Amino acid sequence: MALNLYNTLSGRVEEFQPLKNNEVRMYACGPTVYDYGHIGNFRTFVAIDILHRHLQQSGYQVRHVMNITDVDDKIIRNSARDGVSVQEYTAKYEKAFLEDAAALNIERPILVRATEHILEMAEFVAELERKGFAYRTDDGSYYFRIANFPGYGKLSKKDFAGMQDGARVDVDDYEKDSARDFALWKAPKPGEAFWESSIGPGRPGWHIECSVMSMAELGETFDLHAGGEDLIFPHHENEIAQSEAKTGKPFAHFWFHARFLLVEGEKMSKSLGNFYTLRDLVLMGHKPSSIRFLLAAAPYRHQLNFTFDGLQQAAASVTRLRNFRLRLTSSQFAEGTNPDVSELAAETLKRLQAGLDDDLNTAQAQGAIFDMIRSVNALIDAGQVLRDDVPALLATLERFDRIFSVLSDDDLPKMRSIAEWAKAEGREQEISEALALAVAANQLSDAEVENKIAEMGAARRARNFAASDALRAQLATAGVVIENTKDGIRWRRK
RNA sequence: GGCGCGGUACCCAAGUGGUAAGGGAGAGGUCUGCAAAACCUUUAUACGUGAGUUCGAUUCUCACCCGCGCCUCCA
Repeated sequence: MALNLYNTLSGRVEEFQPLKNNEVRMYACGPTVYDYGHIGNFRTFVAIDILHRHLQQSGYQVRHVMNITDVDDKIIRNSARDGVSVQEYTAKYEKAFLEDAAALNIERPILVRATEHILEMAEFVAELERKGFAYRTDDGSYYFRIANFPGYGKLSKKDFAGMQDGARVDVDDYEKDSARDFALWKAPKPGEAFWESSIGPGRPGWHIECSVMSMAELGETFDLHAGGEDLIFPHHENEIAQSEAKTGKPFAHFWFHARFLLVEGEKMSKSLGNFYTLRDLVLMGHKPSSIRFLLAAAPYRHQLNFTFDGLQQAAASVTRLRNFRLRLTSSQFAEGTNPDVSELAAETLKRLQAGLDDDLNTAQAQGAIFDMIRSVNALIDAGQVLRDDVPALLATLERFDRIFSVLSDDDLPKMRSIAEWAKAEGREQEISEALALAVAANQLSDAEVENKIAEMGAARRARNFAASDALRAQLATAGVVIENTKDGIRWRRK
């Protein structure tokens, strides 16, 4: 069964078919690196990551390109304010973004940077001018003439045909012929950073970078273009206009847009005080895996309401998944196989795939795996899961995790490195008690934990429960949870 | 105003023209030295409101109410 995916361009769910047999070429609009990434940004990037992973798991060769916007008005303004170069300014936030993305287990796409393609952008603009889609204004800026591109509005479903421009509107302090015309190239104002190019000094408009870099990496027509829903208009609409005006060919076939998230029921904004970067959340003591699960488990077209209660629930769900795997890998099973179990695993796999194929319905996929977990737990209790059944169950769990990526317990090193970053930035006072505790927990090595557990086992055999409980309490403060099972003592980090 | 999305239990969240997945939380129980984990039972006369189509609607249609997004550089 093939992937059915909502296409913003057609406004419908369509069967996804790559242009070139087994190869998927996709382009995602990445971050503008002028500040730390917030939880809303990462909702989008996690959604794109899930799309990427699902395509890979479905057998496609995925070429996934993402841009880093390292030049724009805000960057130029902020770097001037801080008295550093554009490069120096953006390098810091690009690094932070990549670290954050890695903390959320977002698979690294091929990265392209706007500043590395400036001359090609100028060439692109020149070509548009030759073809009559662009014009130069007196100050040396270039604009795209929307009136000459009949398809304008097809992505955002806006009808510009009947729209009359009123008086000339001068939004950007640049002159243009129509209020709707958008900047392709901006001439520098005094004191601003600029690049020399074949069309004169200046810097690229926002939209042009994506047209140039996507075509450079993926060709004039490619499969899929992704981003946050706010990019539908004007950004993606303008990309289509530029690109198709230049090539005369369709640009991207599928347009994928992730819905914005709400925070505590309201749009996230600094003024509402509900604005959180990923780092803010980790400083509060939340695990990257909880955050990823919360962001991943709600389907991408659903307006996810991000709450701290929800984050706690997500953490509990992840714990349940991890506990289940721990149970499979640490319990003793009798010899043999139970055909019912392999059938259950196969059925679950099918449901997983079907859910994801249905426009990336991650909630369905989640339901499938938890159904399996509950059934298998009951079967284990009844002694009906046998040794040779375990691999198929683990494989199913792994298959789920190749999309969700929350099973590996690698939260602590990530949290520790964010704690260290906070110290280096002089933000030590923002490290919550929860984070401090979690980071401290990592200070006991596995071997040390094992030693204490051995001591505990001895105490228990001697029925010295006071000593045993004391050890358990000691381990608990170090973030280690002890579970006594029929098959011996099992432990995990909290 | 234009375009679009959504309103499902305490919270999060699937889903179907024939009477509601899953997770969390709560309650009771089993197991355990005690815990933890796990399991079992339990928690929506009903899916925003009203009307229509239908043998039958939460699922289709219409209206209304509410929430949200985009409408020039915010993912």
